[in-house]
Amino acid sequence: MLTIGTLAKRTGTKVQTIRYYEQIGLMPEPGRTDGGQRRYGDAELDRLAFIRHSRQLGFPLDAIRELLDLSDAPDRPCHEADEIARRQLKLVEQRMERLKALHSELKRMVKECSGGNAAQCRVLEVLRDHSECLTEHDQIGA
Amino acid sequence: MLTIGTLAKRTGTKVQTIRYYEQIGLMPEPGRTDGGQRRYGDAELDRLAFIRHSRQLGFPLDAIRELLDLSDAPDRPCHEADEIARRQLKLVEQRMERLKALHSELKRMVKECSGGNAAQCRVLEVLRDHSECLTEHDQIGA
DNA sequence: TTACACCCTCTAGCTACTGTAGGTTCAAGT
DNA sequence: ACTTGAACCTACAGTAGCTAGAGGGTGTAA
Repeated sequence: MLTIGTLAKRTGTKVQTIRYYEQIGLMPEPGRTDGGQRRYGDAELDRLAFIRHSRQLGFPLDAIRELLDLSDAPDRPCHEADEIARRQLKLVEQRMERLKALHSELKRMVKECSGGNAAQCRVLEVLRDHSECLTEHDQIGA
Repeated sequence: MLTIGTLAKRTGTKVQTIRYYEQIGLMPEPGRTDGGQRRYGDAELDRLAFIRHSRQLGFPLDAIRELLDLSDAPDRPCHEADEIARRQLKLVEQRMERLKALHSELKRMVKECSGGNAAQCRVLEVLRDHSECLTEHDQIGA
């Protein structure tokens, strides 16, 4: 029987986060001691590890919920999981594209800064002047 | 004199977002008509464009605040702006590294899925088995 | 004057947690 | 049996950066 703290340590999760996952129904309500403290078994450890690994790969919690459902129903066809993973892959590729563009613009900004005062600063100038910019009016957050 | 909607259209910002920027002190309180509607001039347009461009480059609002302060004080030395930009560049580079790792793991997952049912699904298996994983216990969010 | 697009404030919601306050329980040592 | 102290509990607020909705007022052109 594992305490929540042990579970946290073993999976690299914060205790609060585990309670949060329980609250939103991603982790099941575990058994409790007479005093009301949570006690977990190995199934919960596995489930949490699955969640954390998925999060590390950038899957949103909703997607993880679907993946867990699939994982709990071994007879269902696999293509749903595949689709979710492909979607995530696409997202990652998009973000990489955006980051590449940002990277070159930032690099240019920094390279051209010669260290005078703000009036001549290339960094500020580039930020001011949108017309030199390669990136589009689209979503932010990289 | 520009309405908030015009400002929004010209900078690719939502009206709500402009009001939000005003609320947190990033945009100044503009003049108002007798009826209480906001009216802007060109200075505000420039300022908002600066903010949006900076956001597109991934700068957090706090950093943008500093950059705006610098931009308003042309005599201050430039290295602060340079430093902020370098910090941002570093962050972008870190994210790119992470994304690259995620990308290869996701690709592997997807490639190996042969389309059976959930019990044999490579995607789920990889998510379950942390030991095959290249990425570390570190921050998420890519 | 009458549409009607646009504007206003205020509040709540989003993701995925994280932190704090104030109190309780468990396990080990004496 | 008792005491200590780490770890646990609930509940609520806060983070970033917006976004959406309700319920109502304003500006302008026909």
